[in-house]
Amino acid sequence: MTDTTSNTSNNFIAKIIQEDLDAGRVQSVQTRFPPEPNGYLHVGHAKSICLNFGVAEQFDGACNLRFDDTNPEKESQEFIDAIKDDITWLGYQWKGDIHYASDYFDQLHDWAVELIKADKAYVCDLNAEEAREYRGTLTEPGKNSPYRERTVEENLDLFARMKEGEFDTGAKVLRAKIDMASPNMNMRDPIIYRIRKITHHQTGDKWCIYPTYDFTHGQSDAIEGITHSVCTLEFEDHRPLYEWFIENLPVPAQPKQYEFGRLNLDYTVTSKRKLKFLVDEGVVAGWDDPRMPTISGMRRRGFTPNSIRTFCDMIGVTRSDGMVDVAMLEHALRSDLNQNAPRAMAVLKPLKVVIENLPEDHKEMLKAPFHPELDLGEREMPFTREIFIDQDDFKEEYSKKFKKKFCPGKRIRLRFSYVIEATDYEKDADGNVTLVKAKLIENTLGENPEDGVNPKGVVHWVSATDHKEAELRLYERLFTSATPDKGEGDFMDHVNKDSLSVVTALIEPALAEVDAEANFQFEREGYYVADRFEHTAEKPIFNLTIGLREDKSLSS
RNA sequence: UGGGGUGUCGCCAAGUGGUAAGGCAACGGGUUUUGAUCCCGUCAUUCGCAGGUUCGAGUCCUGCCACCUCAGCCA
Repeated sequence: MTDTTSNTSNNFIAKIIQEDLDAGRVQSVQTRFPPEPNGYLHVGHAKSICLNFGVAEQFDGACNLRFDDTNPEKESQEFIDAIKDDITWLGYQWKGDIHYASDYFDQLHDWAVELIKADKAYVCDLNAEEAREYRGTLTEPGKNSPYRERTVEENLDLFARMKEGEFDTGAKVLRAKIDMASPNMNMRDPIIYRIRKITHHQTGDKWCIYPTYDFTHGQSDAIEGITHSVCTLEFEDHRPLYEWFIENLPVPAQPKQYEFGRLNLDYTVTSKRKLKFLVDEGVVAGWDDPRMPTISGMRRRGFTPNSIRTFCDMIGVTRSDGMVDVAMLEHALRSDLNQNAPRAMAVLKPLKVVIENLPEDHKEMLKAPFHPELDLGEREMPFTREIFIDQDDFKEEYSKKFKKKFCPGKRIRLRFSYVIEATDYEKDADGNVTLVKAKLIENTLGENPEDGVNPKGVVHWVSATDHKEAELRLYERLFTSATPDKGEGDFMDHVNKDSLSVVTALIEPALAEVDAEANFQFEREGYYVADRFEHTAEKPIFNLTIGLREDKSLSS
């Protein structure tokens, strides 16, 4: 959570940039991250952010944040604010002010008029269905629109009237005049302006015609002096069109588009539509639910910016589309948390232990460091006659698999405390152990027993009379299938019904005082984070970020 | 029967004619007051397949196969 990644990636984009710099094709690097504000950013966007901002940093260039807001129907300010937060949290800073494609609507409109004047664009009256028929199919060429040969004057007049709001939504569109027989569907006279009588979150009611993505993106890149316009593979077919506009319009620069393979993570869906569905259906509590693969969800789950950036470094950037194992994300997370998160103790399934050779009112403050290697200071923990350990750490029967071996007559080390020996225990009617009686072995604070009978294990504990309670929200993966959106059936069929469980845990007093979003490792339990929004000292709430890696050769 | 892409270990990924990096996972072993961490070791005679060029090919050529992607007035 401290140091940022090295940022010396050598992926193919970085190589292209290096070559362009060496050959003098560009003087400095300018990239951009262009989200549409119609949803929250997810882990796939994180890959793009790390690439675009990372490569700019690497070559001493800059990266712009530009909202691709050409479709007011689905966009909103809420998403704009959330996206800004996410990028900042990840540790990146865009150059100067935020840009909006809508900043360029005037220029875009003028360029559309230029195109009409050059007889390279025309107003078409075909409705959506007719347009589809005229477009042809993947294997058959399209047919020219009957409106394709309108005169420049007529087109100019019609387009002006579209702009004035004279026609209904969908009644007319402006199309580029390219080639209805092109094997590339995007070149079959693509629509560049459509009528949408909707208030825009940035431009209000100034416009009732809006440019399409294709007519907006490349020109916006040119206006901003973007040198390397990096997008995902599905836009590859759009590159000829991107270039067509750059070549046929008097744009101020010649940006180039490059595509990389988007991130696919197993056990995860990364599609705004599906994520929105999970939110709308109430499967999760919101876009920032800790189970969501959104940046804000991951943040609330306890991911650190560094862990996400490290993950992006690990997976690389290529043009091949693959499925990344979530274990890689989990590794990056654990690795960062292991190095930086303070440790503390919490007992989830309490089992009382009475240390009978200690006086009733025994209370001793024991010091324990917050981290095994880092100097994060230390805290004091009250050690008393009655304590709680976890139910799983005591067994009636001695066995080879049970490595702790805290059983009747056996000893155990209480972490940062003394060694105790079980002398007796009690059970309830169902046969569950309800109490363990023990004796403390003298002089074992920081020392092994003088009689040479060393404990076989170490367990975490908390005072039975001096502790705090905390709500723990335990999360599991949201989907039971590695590929929830593949194969037959709906992705909703693979939702894990038990992805959230809430338990009350007993925590050491010092833990109640921590700030929201503080990451901790609860020793031998896992990594937890104080909930960003609901954690308070009065009612501590921690989210399970991820469990500790487990030795799978032992069962328990 | 169209166009555009991609195919190197279970997963990600280096490699750009000179004899297969690294990470994740997995599996052994060691250390340990967290069954964590850490450490050490094992893990592709082979690069989608088949031919060809070459002293030599994952890298060049030819053919084939598989998978992804494109027919929104979404981005």
